[in-house]
Amino acid sequence: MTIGEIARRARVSRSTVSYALSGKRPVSEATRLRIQRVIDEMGYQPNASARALARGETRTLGLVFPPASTHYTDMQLDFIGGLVDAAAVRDYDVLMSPGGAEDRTFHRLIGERRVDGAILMEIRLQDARVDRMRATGFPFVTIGRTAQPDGTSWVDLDHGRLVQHCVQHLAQLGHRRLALVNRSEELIRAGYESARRGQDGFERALAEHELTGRSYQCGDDAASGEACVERILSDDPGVTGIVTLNEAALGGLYRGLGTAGREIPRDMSVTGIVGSRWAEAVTPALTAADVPSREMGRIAIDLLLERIGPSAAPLRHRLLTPPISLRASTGPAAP
Amino acid sequence: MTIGEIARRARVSRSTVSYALSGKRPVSEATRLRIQRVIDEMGYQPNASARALARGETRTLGLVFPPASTHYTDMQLDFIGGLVDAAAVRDYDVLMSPGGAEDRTFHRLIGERRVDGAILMEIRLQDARVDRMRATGFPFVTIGRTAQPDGTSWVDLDHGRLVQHCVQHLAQLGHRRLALVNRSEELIRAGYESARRGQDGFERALAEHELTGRSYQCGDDAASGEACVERILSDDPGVTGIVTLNEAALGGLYRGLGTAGREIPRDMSVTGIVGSRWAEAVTPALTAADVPSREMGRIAIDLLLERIGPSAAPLRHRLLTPPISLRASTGPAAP
DNA sequence: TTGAAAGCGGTACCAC
DNA sequence: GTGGTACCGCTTTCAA
Repeated sequence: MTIGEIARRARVSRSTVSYALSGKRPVSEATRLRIQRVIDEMGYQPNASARALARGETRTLGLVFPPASTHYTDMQLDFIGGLVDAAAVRDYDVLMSPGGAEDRTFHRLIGERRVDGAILMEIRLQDARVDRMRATGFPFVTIGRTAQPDGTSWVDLDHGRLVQHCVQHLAQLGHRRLALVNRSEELIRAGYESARRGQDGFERALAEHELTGRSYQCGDDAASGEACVERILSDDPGVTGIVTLNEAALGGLYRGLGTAGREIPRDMSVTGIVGSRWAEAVTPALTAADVPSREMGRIAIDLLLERIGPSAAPLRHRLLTPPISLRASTGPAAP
Repeated sequence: MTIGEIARRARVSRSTVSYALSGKRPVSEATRLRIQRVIDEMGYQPNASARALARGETRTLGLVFPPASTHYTDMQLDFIGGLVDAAAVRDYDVLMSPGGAEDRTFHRLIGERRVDGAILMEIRLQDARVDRMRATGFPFVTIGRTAQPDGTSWVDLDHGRLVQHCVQHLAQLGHRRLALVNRSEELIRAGYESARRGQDGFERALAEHELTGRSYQCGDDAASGEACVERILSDDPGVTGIVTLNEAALGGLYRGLGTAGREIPRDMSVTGIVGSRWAEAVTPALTAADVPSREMGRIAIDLLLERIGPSAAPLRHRLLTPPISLRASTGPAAP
């Protein structure tokens, strides 16, 4: 079923059908109705590829994220959900593209103009994908910000400040010896921004509150979390407060503490930056800064559409600092 | 940068450039090299929309899933990850489309021919989307199967059998009074197939082993899990075994049991069908049939590409029955 | 108010 | 081995 077919049956030209559909030119009520009848009868819908070619826009947005070496985290996945839903509301589809800057699929997305704009996840402080995108002038938004965040649109959590808040919370409860459970060594070495900025925030906060503490790298799974607790306690059995950036290791962290005979929050306070689903799944429920993943997805879409549209983009970025939700995993330090 | 531009610079016709790229017609080594040089210089990549229009295929697959009323479960999201990765390996992109049969985005995907084929998630026993797809003759694969599974391609977990295995496992440990923690009331009422077939399997298994038991509907979150435990124990304090289909409520289930003073597995054995990430996150780790979400994604892609390609599709469906991974949450019933 | 026709950027058939 | 050209299906300018 093509527009030509519709035109023939409605005894008008193809252009008239097109205009009847788009409304970009007045069409007499009589012919409009006649055309609409035929369209409904035939169940016609314009071909997206043809339209994209003619209009020069695809009404599709790209989501670029690194291939999952192991698993995606809940945060990432909720974020994707929020993003896709938000795009759908605005009549955009989302094309998923695993792959880094050198990747085939990345080339496909941008180079072949499969999408009108892109969202980049899992940003590193130095990020080749961002550099490439800037060079091409292609509209894009990042989740997370590079070391030079000006000149790009982004939405990000203020991991530095959030970790500081967590430390502050523990400090106010009287804890003096802390540990930070960060993401995996590879991610940190790769310059993964949330891990790096979280770590910086931890160190700053320790200095500020005159506390002692140490950072640990930890894989994104329960077993790593368990192992991490062992390291923490063997390095310094006097630790009474843990801040975690590692959602997927949380269950293991709890188990490790249980195995070591440390009860939460009596013997050990735990807090961190974690999606609410995980925070509420563990017992005792985790006092944490809840990651507003879905909202971040929505914001990313808004920022991107701003840059795609004809209007100048007034707001370029959003730095979020969600409050700490008090649950049950932190308590006063033993005197 | 268009193919015409490349042709001009390489002093050949557009068709020659096209053939040099596709290899569908021999091109002399000399001109091939000349063309390639220009292409590399200019960084040319063919426009996807134009190519899709000319070839009549988009090299894009659609993923249709209901909009997240609340959250996606881990299973769903891991599944998406596996699917996207598998598609990328085969040089396909994946277009995400939240929305049911009546939805705008569903129309867009199929009607506008944005994709060459589609994968439908969250299948119901009677599913309007499946009916529509079959009517259009559009290639598609479902995750989960309808009440009449013949004539469609699908990949599914054998929830009925898996629940039976879980019950059997508990029966062998001497448990006589069981409870099934299913998904939410809405989902079950909507005819959500895994929930329905799981429930059927539970009832069959109870009869087979001459056990008593009861099914519970439970929302996809920790709080619902906690509430569900209360209901179970107030209905029958003698229950010593729980089978759960509800991944997202698992943490709450554990907490509820803890609150009720039931220790796992001493006072209560728990098992079910759950992704390994969740199974390993809880303490004690859950003995469960691990949902192979990522692999299911891969299989779905394979099945779909089979149906899209020119070759006849030999295999139409895959019913998976992963083994129960023994962990730490089940034990013998008290004598 | 409507129609004809020239694009959009490729592909592939028909010639030579 | 290569060039010319008619498509693919839709949008939009130009003309009537």
